[in-house]
Amino acid sequence: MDNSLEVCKGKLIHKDSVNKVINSLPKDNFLNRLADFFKIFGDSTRIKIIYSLYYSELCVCDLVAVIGISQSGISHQLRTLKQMGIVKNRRKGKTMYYSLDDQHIFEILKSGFAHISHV
Amino acid sequence: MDNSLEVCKGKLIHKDSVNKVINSLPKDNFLNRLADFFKIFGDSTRIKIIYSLYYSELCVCDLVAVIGISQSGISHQLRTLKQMGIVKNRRKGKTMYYSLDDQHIFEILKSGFAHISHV
DNA sequence: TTAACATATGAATATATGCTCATATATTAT
DNA sequence: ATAATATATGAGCATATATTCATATGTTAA
Repeated sequence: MDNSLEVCKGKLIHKDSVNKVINSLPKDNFLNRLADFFKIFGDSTRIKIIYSLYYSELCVCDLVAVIGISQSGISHQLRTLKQMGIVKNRRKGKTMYYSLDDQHIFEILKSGFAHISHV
Repeated sequence: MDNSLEVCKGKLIHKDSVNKVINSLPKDNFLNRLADFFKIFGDSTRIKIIYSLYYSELCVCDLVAVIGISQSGISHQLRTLKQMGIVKNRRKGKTMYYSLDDQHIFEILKSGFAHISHV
């Protein structure tokens, strides 16, 4: 019986390193949440929304004007952003105002910002 | 002639805020690159690769063992990571070793890490 | 040179995602 | 109550993405 890791035919895997890494990797559940978190920033429309709300609280209609996709499209994105805890909203009459629920989010955006800028 | 922003029917948009935001938004080209940058972290396989390589240089075969998708799948992801400047590689005989080309990348991962952890 | 192995790549596929259209809901004004 | 406005939501569509399969390329050993 051969219990070595049979990934590649030669089995000349770097077993120690591999096992160490396997043991240090966070659980899949966590990594999936991490991926989902970063997916938020992986779309320019959402980046624009976050960017905009960083400057001021805005209503849906404002965001439509700023970003230039349909009201429905904005609404859909705002819903996902709200579900992810990125934005919050308050209603005033017919108008729904959105703002950042977590200012720290913007720091993460900026770190990517910085990375893109000087590379 | 009416040159107000006709997004919503009532035109009762917050024109000042909207214009200010429009003027401060970075160019689309830049925001798209920013989105593409964050897309890297928006997939758990790529996160696993980055995470693994943070601990040690590994060959493709090792990563297959760690992550558990096909060799081809790993290779494809490594190619995109290389194109994005995240990893570099060196060949030793038949084996191709990959490592992080930019350690700072891991800091960004960790910031997301932290955000997920205490929210 | 031939065989074996490690990795890379093109094609195909299944799923995810972002957007729009049509329509529903919520709120206010008449 | 009815109309008008602002936003939300479900369905559908087109595109993007992650993965696998089959195969090509590069390298070493026999």
